[in-house]
Amino acid sequence: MAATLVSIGAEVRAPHRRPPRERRPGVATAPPAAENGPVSDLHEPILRWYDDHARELPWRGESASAWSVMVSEFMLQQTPVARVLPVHEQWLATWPTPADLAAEPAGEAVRAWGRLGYPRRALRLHAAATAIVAQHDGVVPADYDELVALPGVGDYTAAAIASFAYGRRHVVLDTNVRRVLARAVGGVEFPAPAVTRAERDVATGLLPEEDATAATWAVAVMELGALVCVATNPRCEACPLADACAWRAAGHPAYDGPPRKVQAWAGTDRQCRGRLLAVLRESDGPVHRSRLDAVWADEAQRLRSLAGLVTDGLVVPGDGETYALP
DNA sequence: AATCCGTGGCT
DNA sequence: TAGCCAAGGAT
Repeated sequence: MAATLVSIGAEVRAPHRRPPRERRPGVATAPPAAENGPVSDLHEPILRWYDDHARELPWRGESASAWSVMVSEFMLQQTPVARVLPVHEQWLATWPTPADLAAEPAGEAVRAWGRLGYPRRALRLHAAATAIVAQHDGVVPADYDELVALPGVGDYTAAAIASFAYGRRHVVLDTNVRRVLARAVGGVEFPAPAVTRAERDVATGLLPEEDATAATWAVAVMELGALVCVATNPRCEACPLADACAWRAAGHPAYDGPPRKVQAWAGTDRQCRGRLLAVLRESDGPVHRSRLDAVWADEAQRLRSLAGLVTDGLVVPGDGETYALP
């Protein structure tokens, strides 16, 4: 992947993204709180823990480009790290820059997406790459407002790219961070179904003042949520916040909020769409509709799902008898 | 604000 | 086993 760096020379490296092996003695990433933002019982333990336990992920390395970070953020939307790793590696090898991807038909992005799920993320990533070429000289923007204007980039992803790729100071509020703060600060097992004002205020209040420290704080809290303060069976015995956690102090009270929705799967349009798209993904060119008929028996649902895929731009109808990726 | 959108591993 | 869950976004 080193060869991919040539084209991203203009991008700024985030100072916190250094190899863990270069760890210095002490807590290099935790400056004195009094000089660097909010004083809390959480900062030093989390920053120290991250310094010792952060995973070495491809999009975190010193040599990772902002594009690599951006691709990872798209792929990680609702998809576990373990399944993203191989696809991300292949993706960056094939399309080292936004311009490389933008030069391809969108269907190639959908094909390369494979079985990561939610294939419209691939479509949006392709559209975002196209916009970056057209509007930002092919360079992933560092500015939140420019990022959030890109297809498929919402509040979380914009903040994550600005923070992780460029070391900027942003509240990065994902499901992991929300869970950590709900427990450590709020004293409850799970956050509300949607982000609340109070929740964002807490996260804002905890954000270190200095850019680089804020960026490290953001990724560190997220990592803690991903590895220790997990949704089920949290590893409290290994948590650096054990002594400061409000939820633990309260005796781990059970969740008593509104029921958390679980998506149905078997027999849904989403399953049908997945079957249909898999046929197209695994075929080189257009496929006859009989090939699609074969993978879903319920005709009404099959036609409805296919029409939805066409509406979404994931499938392009041919002469009336065939369908293909865009 | 509630719903829709894929997939697969884990308990 | 059948939920439960995973670095959300768009409408």
